[in-house]
Amino acid sequence: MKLTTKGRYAVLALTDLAMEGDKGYVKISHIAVRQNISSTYLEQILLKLKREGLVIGVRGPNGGYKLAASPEKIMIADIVNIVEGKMEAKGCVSKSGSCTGVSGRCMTHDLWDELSRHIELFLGQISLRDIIKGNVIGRSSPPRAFDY
Amino acid sequence: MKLTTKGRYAVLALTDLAMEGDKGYVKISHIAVRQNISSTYLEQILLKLKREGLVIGVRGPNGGYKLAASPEKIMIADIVNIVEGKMEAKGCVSKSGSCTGVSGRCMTHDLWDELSRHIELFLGQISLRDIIKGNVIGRSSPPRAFDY
DNA sequence: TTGTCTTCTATCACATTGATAGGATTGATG
DNA sequence: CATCAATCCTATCAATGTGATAGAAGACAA
Repeated sequence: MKLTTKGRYAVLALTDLAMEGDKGYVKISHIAVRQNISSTYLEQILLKLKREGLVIGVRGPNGGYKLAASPEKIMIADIVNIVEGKMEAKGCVSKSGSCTGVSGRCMTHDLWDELSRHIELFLGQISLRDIIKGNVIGRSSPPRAFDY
Repeated sequence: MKLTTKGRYAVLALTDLAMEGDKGYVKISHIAVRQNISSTYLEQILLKLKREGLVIGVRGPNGGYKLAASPEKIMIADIVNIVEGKMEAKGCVSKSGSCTGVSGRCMTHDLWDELSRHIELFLGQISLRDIIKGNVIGRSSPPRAFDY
């Protein structure tokens, strides 16, 4: 699960849209100013999100972007997965599709696999609505204990 | 919490050392061949881990690396934090130390903060011994539910 | 139609990090 | 001491993330 500024900007922008609600279409420039991020970079990001159907964009005067669904239906994992590209969950998978270790799957395969799942479980249960309502603090959780 | 190939290679190499046990010092070249990763790149990584005291390295013939502690005492979070640099947990913190949003802390601050904690709780509870024993599968867990 | 506003699209430039190369240093061995 | 094997260290190249530039194309209004 990759996580760069691109993913963070995407979530930030969509959170901004969610807060604007139904006030019509929101301009890129306004989001960029409010969130203090590069408007040209944000353009590329929103374009990707539009192609995947997460937002709707219209051109011309009074144009801009708005969410394609209600904030509680858009999960953070959806956003991140789109802009960061397909999550190469394993981490140890080469382009051939198999682990790089000589013995087929590398020793840490399961670790990165579980970590990826751990992250996705987290981001997959938090919606844009949760963010604007502040329902996030304290929700992180430890892994299950291994029963020996 | 950043996570790149550097962190994965570090964990992979130390897992390899853990499996070798007390058979003396292990050469970089041997690890590189077994794990199928670049030996020169691995050099830089092990050097960092040595400076932080996680491994011991000796030069010359019969030289190599070995763990500085027993595998159950070395947690994955320790390894990753060292090679990936200090984890800039928030993600929204600029170099000035405050969020980039005009209103002080950006709207998604808590999200990245909790995610960072979620990841660190996971990697902080899994040791090198867990990896070589296979005690990893099924340990990922969802976030706590928010009680409305 | 004309003009302006805004998203769309493609390409280019810069910064950061991943990865490589080659020499310098150390230690064991004959 | 000479030689070799390995880590150590630094400089450089390559890949990718980040952001800028320059327009093209559509939408609305006068």
